[in-house]
Amino acid sequence: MIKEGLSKRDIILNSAIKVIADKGFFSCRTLDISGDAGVAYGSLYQYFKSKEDILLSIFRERWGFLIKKVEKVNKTIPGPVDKLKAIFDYIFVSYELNPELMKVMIIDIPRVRQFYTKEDRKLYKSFFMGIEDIYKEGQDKGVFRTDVSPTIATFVIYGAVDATIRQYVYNPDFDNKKFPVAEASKQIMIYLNNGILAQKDINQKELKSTEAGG
Amino acid sequence: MIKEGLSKRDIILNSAIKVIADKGFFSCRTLDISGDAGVAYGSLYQYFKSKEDILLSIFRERWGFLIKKVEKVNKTIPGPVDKLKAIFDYIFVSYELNPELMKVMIIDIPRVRQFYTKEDRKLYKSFFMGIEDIYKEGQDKGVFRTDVSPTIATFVIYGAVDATIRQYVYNPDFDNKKFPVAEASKQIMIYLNNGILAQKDINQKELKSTEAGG
Amino acid sequence: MIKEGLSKRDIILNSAIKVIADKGFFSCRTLDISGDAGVAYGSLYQYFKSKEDILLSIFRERWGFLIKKVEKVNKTIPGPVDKLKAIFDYIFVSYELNPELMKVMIIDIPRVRQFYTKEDRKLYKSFFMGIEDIYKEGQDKGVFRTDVSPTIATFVIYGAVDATIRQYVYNPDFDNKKFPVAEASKQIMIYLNNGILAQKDINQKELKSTEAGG
Amino acid sequence: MIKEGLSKRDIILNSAIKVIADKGFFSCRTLDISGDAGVAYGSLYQYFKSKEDILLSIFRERWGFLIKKVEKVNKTIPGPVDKLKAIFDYIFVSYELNPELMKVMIIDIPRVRQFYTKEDRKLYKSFFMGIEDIYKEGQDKGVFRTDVSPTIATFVIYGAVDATIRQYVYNPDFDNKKFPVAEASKQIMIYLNNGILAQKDINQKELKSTEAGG
DNA sequence: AATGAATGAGGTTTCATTCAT
DNA sequence: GATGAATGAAACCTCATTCAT
Repeated sequence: MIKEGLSKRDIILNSAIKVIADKGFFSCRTLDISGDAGVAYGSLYQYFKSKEDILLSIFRERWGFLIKKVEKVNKTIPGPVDKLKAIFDYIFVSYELNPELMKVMIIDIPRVRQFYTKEDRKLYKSFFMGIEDIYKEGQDKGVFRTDVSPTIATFVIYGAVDATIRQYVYNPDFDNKKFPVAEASKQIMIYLNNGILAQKDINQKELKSTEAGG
Repeated sequence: MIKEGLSKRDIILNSAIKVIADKGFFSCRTLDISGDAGVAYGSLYQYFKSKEDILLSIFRERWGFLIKKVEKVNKTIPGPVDKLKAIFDYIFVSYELNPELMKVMIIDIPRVRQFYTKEDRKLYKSFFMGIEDIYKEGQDKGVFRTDVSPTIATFVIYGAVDATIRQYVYNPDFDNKKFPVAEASKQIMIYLNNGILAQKDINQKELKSTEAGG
Repeated sequence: MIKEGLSKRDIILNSAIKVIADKGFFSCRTLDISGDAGVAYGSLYQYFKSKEDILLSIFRERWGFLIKKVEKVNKTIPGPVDKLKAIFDYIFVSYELNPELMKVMIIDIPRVRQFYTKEDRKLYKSFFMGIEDIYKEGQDKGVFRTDVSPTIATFVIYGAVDATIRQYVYNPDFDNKKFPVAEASKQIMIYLNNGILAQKDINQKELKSTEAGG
Repeated sequence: MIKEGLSKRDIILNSAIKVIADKGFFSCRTLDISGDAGVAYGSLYQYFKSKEDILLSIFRERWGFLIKKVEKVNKTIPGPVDKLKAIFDYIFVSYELNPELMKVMIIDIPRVRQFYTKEDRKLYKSFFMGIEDIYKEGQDKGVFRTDVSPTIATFVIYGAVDATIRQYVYNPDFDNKKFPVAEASKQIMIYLNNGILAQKDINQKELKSTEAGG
């Protein structure tokens, strides 16, 4: 599907996202990509070294947006709670805008061997480091709990988003009308912030009785 | 690697787990599996219809353990909090005992098209349903919060485990000495139970200022 | 399908005829044969050297009937015209009794490479030689035309039978209700006879005698 | 064996005819075909969907010649006797020019399962229908006998040609010096004609006029 | 730069045959 | 003799990549 105003390279990359999201990286053929892009097979190799290079290019060029978002959020938004919420919303909104890209990012890229180069790992990690930094900031400010390591916390946060988005992508039984993206995002945020336990009430009671007794 | 006391079918299945965990389903060859199992390629096809059938058999036969664990936990352990913890521990211990199986379960199986049959999905789902039931029980007993849907809660819980285990599996930068499985499991539990927010302190402050202002 | 009173060898051979007739020699598997016969795969190799040996055994043991029929006909039936008719009828009746055997004989056997051994060719040929001999006898007796070589005549005769039977076997459009075997046989005979007979002479004689008698 | 002036597709098809004629469809490998054609195996699959598709393409594209010949004969040649003779000669000459093609047509194509599609059967039949029409025309004109159905007559005619050509192709004992193609063709014609022709009447007329003139 | 026919390594799978039980 | 699990050669076909045009 050729679109005006995009470089041929980007046209190919967009088609690759579409096709890989649909069939998976290993099950899709370069022919499918060139076909969808409306270019000759050979053209793929004018812009990319190999099939894997296409996938990695998707990562390198699109993952950056996330990193930048995290950076921007870090600068412009004050509290760590709101920072996390902003990133969260960004991811979910990104999914709504381009579910295929998110699918490729979440499902396909981390499963390709060649992805695990130093360079790519560094880029990949820097997203997680961004979240970790926010968490640390929260700990320093006394807002986030200190008995959970920022590393683990990051994976819990990331895992929550990842697993949920994967339902939209893969789970035909998932009721995405009952859980529009915004609703899911909101509930996850509540959960992550407050935990599973119906604490507040409990805590308040506890606190009161404690104070009363103190 | 032939082991005494196992059926040839199980020998093949174990080798498949090992090889698929190592190279990934699409990148490994049937020859690799038969080679590791110490049998002729032909033998694979005496026990399995195809390469995909091997993968799906891994799922069908091993995912059942998880389901059974969840069922058993439901029966034998009283409170929902402890139930979740038991399942958690089981998954992490399972991972320690057989990280390759967990890797295949988490990474490879959900990527294969044929996996998405009614039958398989049902089996897959029943694990999540089990967790969901525990969460519902917790809500009914007033232990778990009611402003997060059990469905979403389940994905948050599952995602936390999944993402963390994936670090052990894939992330060469992940410091698994600093986070032995037991430690990771414990911290995740804390997080999921109590949330990210250093609530107690916050609550105390809030309460105090509230009380002070009241 | 095991039948009492038959040797295991014959059971296998009968199943082979059935299965080969159905799928063709190359497309059927030894497994199909042993399965139909109700014996273990291995048993095939107790009685036959190879898959091809089974096919050739069918030929060697069943083609003999035809040879014997030709021999018997030669001895017991007087005129060449009636001899040919007797063989003809025998072939068509044989087809009706055991179309699968005829199918294998006509279609499969002549197409297997190893069939072309001296031994087998000799056996194969002896049927045609039998027909050729009848034709020669007819020529000597002035009943069959002399401007067609017995060799060619034999192929015309054989070809007529072969092509017609093949319609029953293969041609789904062939109307075998309109042409029951007996009817087809009769018409072919008429056709062949009235070419086979040295009519002019006969006619001339007939005409003369008729005219003489008129 | 690459030949100039032919499309690669035709080069492959010609090699396929050669190789299949030599080894038989089931016993030849795609590698043999590509090897003979002097192209890479992969190229076979640029032009044909599968090995079977190659065989069927031979049929579809070459059987048409026969059909066209029959049609042309029907238009340009007046009497039914001469029409049959013309087709006859064409088949035998075709055999002389390209015995391998005839072999594949007669031996291999009717053995392949996929051949039996509506489309292919229709094409296959249309050759026989052409002969049948000629026979009917002969009957209407009082030249061919009416006590043999055109359907059966067609198979006798076809069988005669088929069985004879098969001798050239398969029978190492067949003396093709004693029976050059032209001679075989002539004799078969004589044989078939003198069955095909409603001779008695003709002969009687001829005889009468001859006698009258004598 | 663009094309797409050509390439051929390499994959999965089949199945005739063997052989230990 | 009977069995059927085990074997592995060999087949077909795919598809990422090249390269002449």
